[in-house]
Amino acid sequence: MLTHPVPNSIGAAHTIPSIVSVDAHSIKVACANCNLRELCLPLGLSQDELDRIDNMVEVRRKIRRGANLFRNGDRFTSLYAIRTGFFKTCVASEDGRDQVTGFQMAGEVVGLDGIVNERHSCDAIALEDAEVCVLPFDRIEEMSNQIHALQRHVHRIMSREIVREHGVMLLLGSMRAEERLAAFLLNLLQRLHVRGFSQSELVLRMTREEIGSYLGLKLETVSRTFSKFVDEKIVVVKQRHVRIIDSDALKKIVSPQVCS
Amino acid sequence: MLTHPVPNSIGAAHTIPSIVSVDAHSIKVACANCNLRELCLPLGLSQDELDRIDNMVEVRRKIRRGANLFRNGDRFTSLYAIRTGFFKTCVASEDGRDQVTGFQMAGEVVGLDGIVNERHSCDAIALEDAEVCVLPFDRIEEMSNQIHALQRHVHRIMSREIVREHGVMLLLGSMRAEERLAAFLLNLLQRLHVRGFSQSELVLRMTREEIGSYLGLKLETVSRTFSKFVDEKIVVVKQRHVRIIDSDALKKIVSPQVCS
DNA sequence: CGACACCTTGAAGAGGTTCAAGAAATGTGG
DNA sequence: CCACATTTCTTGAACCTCTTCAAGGTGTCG
Repeated sequence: MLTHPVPNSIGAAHTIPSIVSVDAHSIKVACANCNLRELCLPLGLSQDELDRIDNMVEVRRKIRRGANLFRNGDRFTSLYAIRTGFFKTCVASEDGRDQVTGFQMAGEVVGLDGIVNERHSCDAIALEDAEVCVLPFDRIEEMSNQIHALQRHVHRIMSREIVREHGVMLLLGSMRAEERLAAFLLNLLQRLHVRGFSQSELVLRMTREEIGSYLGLKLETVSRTFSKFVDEKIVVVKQRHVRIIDSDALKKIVSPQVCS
Repeated sequence: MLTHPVPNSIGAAHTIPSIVSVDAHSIKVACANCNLRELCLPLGLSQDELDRIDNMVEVRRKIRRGANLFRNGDRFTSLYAIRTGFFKTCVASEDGRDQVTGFQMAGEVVGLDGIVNERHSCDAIALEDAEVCVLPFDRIEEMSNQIHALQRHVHRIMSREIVREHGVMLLLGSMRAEERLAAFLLNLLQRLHVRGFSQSELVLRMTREEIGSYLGLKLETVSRTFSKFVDEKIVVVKQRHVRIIDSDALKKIVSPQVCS
């Protein structure tokens, strides 16, 4: 949704959208200045609309690695736009098994699960020290009545999440281990690339067990599949550091050519 | 969202919410009269609001068994509230495998996947002759600016879909075949029960293969698992007719007691 | 440096898939 | 209304992928 400037990062001054480094403390806390704005907010907002949207952010909140942003059962009040850091969300079955339902990074929104029953139905846990913008949902609803682009934006974010989950269902319902892991890596790479990171290298923020939970596999299977990719010279893995050697091979694993 | 009265069904006259049988042709086509209103619309709307919401329905549309309500790639314009009939939605991977992402029945809404990219990203196919109310999405957005309860309602519907999909991910990611099928049956029963059907008997509208796709299993496994439940005297199955004998056993399969 | 969490690898085993055949239901056309 | 084709469902047997159990290695943090 929206966020605030990151210290020591590239921000744009108010009405001058040039790329200028500025000291953190000199920046007005405002979405208009946030370097994640393109991810959080719709394009083409007027200055007036931007100013009003700043009021949507109640506070920023820091979450330490391992801590919960919210828990299953917590009263729902707000959505959270991730400013920095990395989260996982997970649901638990009654008998204690749990399932990672997603990994979220800067510029993404968590908390949509809470709207329907006014209570969260999953846990959101920081996988590294993180900071989020707290967006009270009733303010979002209020503002989106005034700013049509924002209303549309909120709807698109929710729809995007639904479509993402369709993709996960396809993965869990019909792919084999190698395909799942390849799809997972490509998805992470693509999202990191949008954020300016390398297309061929990444650092996993989660354990093998968390990857396994997300992909419907056991941690041993994840580990073995990584090893298999290494044997096949598709990637180089050193703990959580992954370097992609043959990105086409990964793509081919996910969707085998029709002509093959 | 909203629907129109079903011929030969129980409807309520305009401002008199008593239960009265009326001829289909004599009923004003209006959400206020629809017997699915409690499923489609928020509670506590004023008469004025109800009248305005009627304008949200563009037309009704009939879909024959086996036909598509929409297809992957179709331009998105509207959401669809199911009046009668039964649908499946499915996504396809690039190499042709496809995955059923859900089964939808009267009072439920399909089409949410299309909002994000203005194109549908899945197929919606009628599993029996069906009728839907067509709800142009820009009208929904417009109306929800005027009627707060409607805005909230739309948000809740989208959030509910996200939470439902979390449940499916848990099922696909961590349950065994018996657990999946038991959870599936209980879910269908519960939804049918809300609609006034029996809690102990149902007619499956989909094939074993479609159930399998939804549950991440092959059709043979679905069939075998049904047979297993029959052997264990949990259900009686005769083709698509299923009668539940021991509902507690099903519940126990889904979430084994902690104290066992 | 030692404790702890995380990762890798091997071997055995289970659950689900694949392949195949036949039975039951459904639909079609004469 | 019946015969035939088609689709759907069931069941068996062999196979395969992933899991489970176990042990040891690697990295990290107080």
